[in-house]
Amino acid sequence: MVLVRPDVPVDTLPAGPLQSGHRTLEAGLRAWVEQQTDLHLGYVEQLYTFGDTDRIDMPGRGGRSLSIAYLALVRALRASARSGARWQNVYTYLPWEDWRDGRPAVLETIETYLKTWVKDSGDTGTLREKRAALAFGLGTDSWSDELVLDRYELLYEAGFVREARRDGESPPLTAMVDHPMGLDHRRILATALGRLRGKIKYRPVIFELMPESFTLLDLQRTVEGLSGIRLHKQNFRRLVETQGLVEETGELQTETGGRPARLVRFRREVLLERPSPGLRLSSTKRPAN
Amino acid sequence: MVLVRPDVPVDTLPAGPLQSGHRTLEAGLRAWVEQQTDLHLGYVEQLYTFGDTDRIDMPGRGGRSLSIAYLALVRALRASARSGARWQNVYTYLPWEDWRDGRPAVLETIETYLKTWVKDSGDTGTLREKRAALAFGLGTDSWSDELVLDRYELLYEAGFVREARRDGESPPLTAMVDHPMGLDHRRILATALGRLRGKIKYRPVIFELMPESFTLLDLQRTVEGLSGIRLHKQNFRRLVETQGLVEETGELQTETGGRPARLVRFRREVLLERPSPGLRLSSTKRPAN
DNA sequence: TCCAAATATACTCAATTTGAGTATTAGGGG
DNA sequence: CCCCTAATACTCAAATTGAGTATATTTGGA
Repeated sequence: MVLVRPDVPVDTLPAGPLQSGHRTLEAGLRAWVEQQTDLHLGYVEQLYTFGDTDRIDMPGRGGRSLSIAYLALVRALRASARSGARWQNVYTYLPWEDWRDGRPAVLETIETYLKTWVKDSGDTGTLREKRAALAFGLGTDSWSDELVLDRYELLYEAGFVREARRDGESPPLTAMVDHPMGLDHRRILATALGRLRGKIKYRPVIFELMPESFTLLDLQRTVEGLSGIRLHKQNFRRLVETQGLVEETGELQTETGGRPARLVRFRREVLLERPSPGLRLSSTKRPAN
Repeated sequence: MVLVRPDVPVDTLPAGPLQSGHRTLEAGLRAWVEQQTDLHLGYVEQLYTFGDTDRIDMPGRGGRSLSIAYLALVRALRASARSGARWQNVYTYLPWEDWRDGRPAVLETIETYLKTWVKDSGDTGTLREKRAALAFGLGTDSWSDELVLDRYELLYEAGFVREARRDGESPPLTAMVDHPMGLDHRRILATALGRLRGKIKYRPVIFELMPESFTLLDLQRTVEGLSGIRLHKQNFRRLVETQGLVEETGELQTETGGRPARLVRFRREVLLERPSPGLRLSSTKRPAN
């Protein structure tokens, strides 16, 4: 889930100008987010700095603005009331990234759209075709969860996403299925999702999103939510155990709908034991269980 | 190799203030580097943005400066004459990172130094000990090539590297073995090296450093130089072949000192074929061949 | 001329890791 | 007590990896 401010006409990420009172960039970030969302941030990671002079939020003015994007992970308790900010499913903005219930329907539209885009380009057609095939796994039955930014950029270039349209251009084919964000925030969101999908494979950041104790299935569902794919349950457990990422609390969770599950917690010591502890996942399209 | 300007009293990386004439950050970077080193940059990648108000290059002044660090890869032809910039071995500044000829000697000094640092800390001793053990592989015989930044930060925290010393503090134990850089440039160098060591494993960036055609051993030596470790020759070749990273030119290189070697070139198509082509290396301490 | 040294390249093989199952266990609700 | 559901335990073949041995081509002397 991503926390957005429902601005007009589209949602935006929390943001604000760096002020002299902020001793570090991170302090500035935390202050703004806290003010705009009533939320205290734990884990925070710098993503990327944008500074083009033609950046879309700088119409006319002579100066230059630098935007430094951050990724933060929080255990979302409840939507933060006062501020008006609210939690939104990330896949609202990037619907083609969620394969948990099979191939997302929007990919039909995208594939059709991209075919036209490939045709429209004469001799660079083969290049476009291959890029699209790689990013979206067309022709093959493979899907790379980490190529989030590549896919977004391809769709931007192809004019599929709405923010890629200039005023006056014909209305996009996709008005009904596409859900943009303000400024370049959807691009930032894509960057963040891609980074995170990569990172959970070698750092235990996933536990920033888990409560103190949880079941292995809870953990698996969270990972699946981030990666946008389904995992093989037995192998996922084997992975978590061999990596030493969790330890038993001794308690059981009985509201499982079946046999009660052991409750476990994150083993923090793992950070001091191995150089890159994480969930080296390997997807499955549709596991039988 | 890293390109430095031999400033007084220590070397610094090429750098310069962003100007209004620079349309993008990258354009500004390229302009400054070109001016300061007579070098045209190809591959460029943003590393990190620093913005603490107490950053060491801002003594006194009220304003804030943001520094955006980049990593660029170039095929170094010759040292760029006019500008005074020159190429330096990266391991001049980070000598503990080079294991190509076995465990670097400086690690003896470091290990001794860290032991004192661990002892000096009372009840947080165990934590320090484990951190040091993990970062430097103490006690085990394993070494993680990617932990470059962790190691630098640990040495900084422990006061081993000279830039960590405040004026007036007792002269460092390490004056004879340590080779600092200006400002926080050694930290940036550590960030870059760590990032690069990680990246060659899943992106074919190594070829930015290779000439048009080269032998497999040339390629292996370059990878070893970056990773700071030796690789098993036969397995390295198998990896390169199975990943489809190169293709034959049909030519032979005869000045090998032995049997002539095939000359190969980078297969650019690989970028359009597989999602993350790279050299998933697995080190060896000291291969028998 | 022929051999030793040096490097390239080909092949082998056991140990591990991975992908994909089947089998069994333990609650909750009729 | 039976059935549904999910948890947990085990199995097994395929693929990957780590570490060799074996063979091929050069060059430079003895």
